[in-house]
Amino acid sequence: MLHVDLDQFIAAVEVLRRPELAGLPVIVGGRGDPTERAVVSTASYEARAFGVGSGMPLRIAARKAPDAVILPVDHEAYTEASVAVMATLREQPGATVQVLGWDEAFVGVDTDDPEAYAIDLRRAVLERTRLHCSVGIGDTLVRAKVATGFGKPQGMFRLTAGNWLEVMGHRATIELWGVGSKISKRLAALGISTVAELAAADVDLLVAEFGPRMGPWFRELGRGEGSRVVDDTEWVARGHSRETTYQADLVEPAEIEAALRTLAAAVLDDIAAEGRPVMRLTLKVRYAPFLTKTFSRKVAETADRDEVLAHVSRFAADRIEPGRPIRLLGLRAEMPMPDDAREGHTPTRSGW
DNA sequence: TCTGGGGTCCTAGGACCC
DNA sequence: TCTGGGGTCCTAGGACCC
Repeated sequence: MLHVDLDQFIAAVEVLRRPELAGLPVIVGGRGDPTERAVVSTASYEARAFGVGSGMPLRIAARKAPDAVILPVDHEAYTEASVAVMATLREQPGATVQVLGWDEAFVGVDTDDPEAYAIDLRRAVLERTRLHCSVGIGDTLVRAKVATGFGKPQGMFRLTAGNWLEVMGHRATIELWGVGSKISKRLAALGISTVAELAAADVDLLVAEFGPRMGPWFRELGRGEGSRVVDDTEWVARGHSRETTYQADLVEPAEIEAALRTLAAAVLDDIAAEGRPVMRLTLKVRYAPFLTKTFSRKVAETADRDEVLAHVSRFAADRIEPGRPIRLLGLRAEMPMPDDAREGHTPTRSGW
C-alpha cells in the first residue's frame, strides 16, 4: 500500500494563490498577527531554514524569521484543496483511499510495480492541483507511513519486512508513528532506546509498563507490523469540540458565561448538521498561566439545544473556580455512535 | 520562548451490582 | 481477624496525531 503526504501543504496552498510569495519564507498561523497568542500551523521550507516549525508560538517564529510573510489560517481554502487531492487519489486505477487528514491518505492498490504507480499518482496530483506530494510504499500501514518521511520532498521510498530493521533499527523510538516524547522516555527507562530494541523487547515488560493493549502494540510498532488493510469506510465523528485561547484572560462571570455560550453554539451547530444527539460533555479550562483541567459529564441523550445549553451552564457553575483568571475554554460534545459504526473497526489507531 | 485547535484512543480507579 | 471475585459504568487524565 501507499501513503501519500502533501509537501508543506498549507504553505503550498497559500503560495499557489499568491505566486509572488514563491521562494520566500512563509509562515501560516492564527490570525496572522505575531503579537497575538497563536502558534505556527505550517512554515515553508524557506522559513524552516530559520528554525521555524509547526507548533511554535507565532511570536517566537516572527523573531526567528523577521522577514517572513505571516499569513492567517484559512481553513476553507485548505479544505477545498484537500478535497481536490483526495478526489484525484480516488481516480487512480484500483485505488482504495483512507483519508488521515487534510494533507495525507493511505492508498490501497494491488500492483506489481508500486514505484511506477506512485510516479503516476504524484503526476496526477500535481497536474490536477499544482501541489507536490511524497509517497511511501510499504507492506503494512505503519511501514508505508514511516517510508514517506524518507521520500520527502517530492520523492518516494519503500519500506517492507525486508529492509525495515536495516533502515529503522538503529533509530530512536520517537521516530515511530505513535511514539512521542513521553513514551520514548518511558521506553528509555526500560532500557529500550532504539527501534531494534523495541522490536526485540520482552512483551511482559511492556505490558507491565503500558497495559495489556498498548504494551504489545508498541512492540508491533517496533517491528513495523500492524494492519495491511486500507479502510475506506466513511468516517463517523465521535464528537465535536471548540476551544479558544483568549487574548486577555477572562475573569468576570458574565464574560465567562458569554464565552461558553459562543463555544456551545458552534459545537451544537456541528452536531445539528449531522442530525445527531449529544451524550456527553467535556469542559476544558486553562487557568492562567497554564494549569489545564478537564471535566466530563454524561448527560441524558438529547438533541435539544436549550437543554444542552442548560447542562453546560450548570456544569460550568459546578466546576469553574470563581475569580480565577481563565486563559482558555473548551467544550467537547460526544455523540452516540450509530449501530453500524459501533460494531466496526476503528480505523485510526487500533486498526494498525 | 511560552506554548492553537480539532480530533482519537487507552488506562486507572471508584462506585455499584450480583 | 481479615475482609471474594467478576463485571459494568463513569470520570479524570494521559498520550498521540495532523
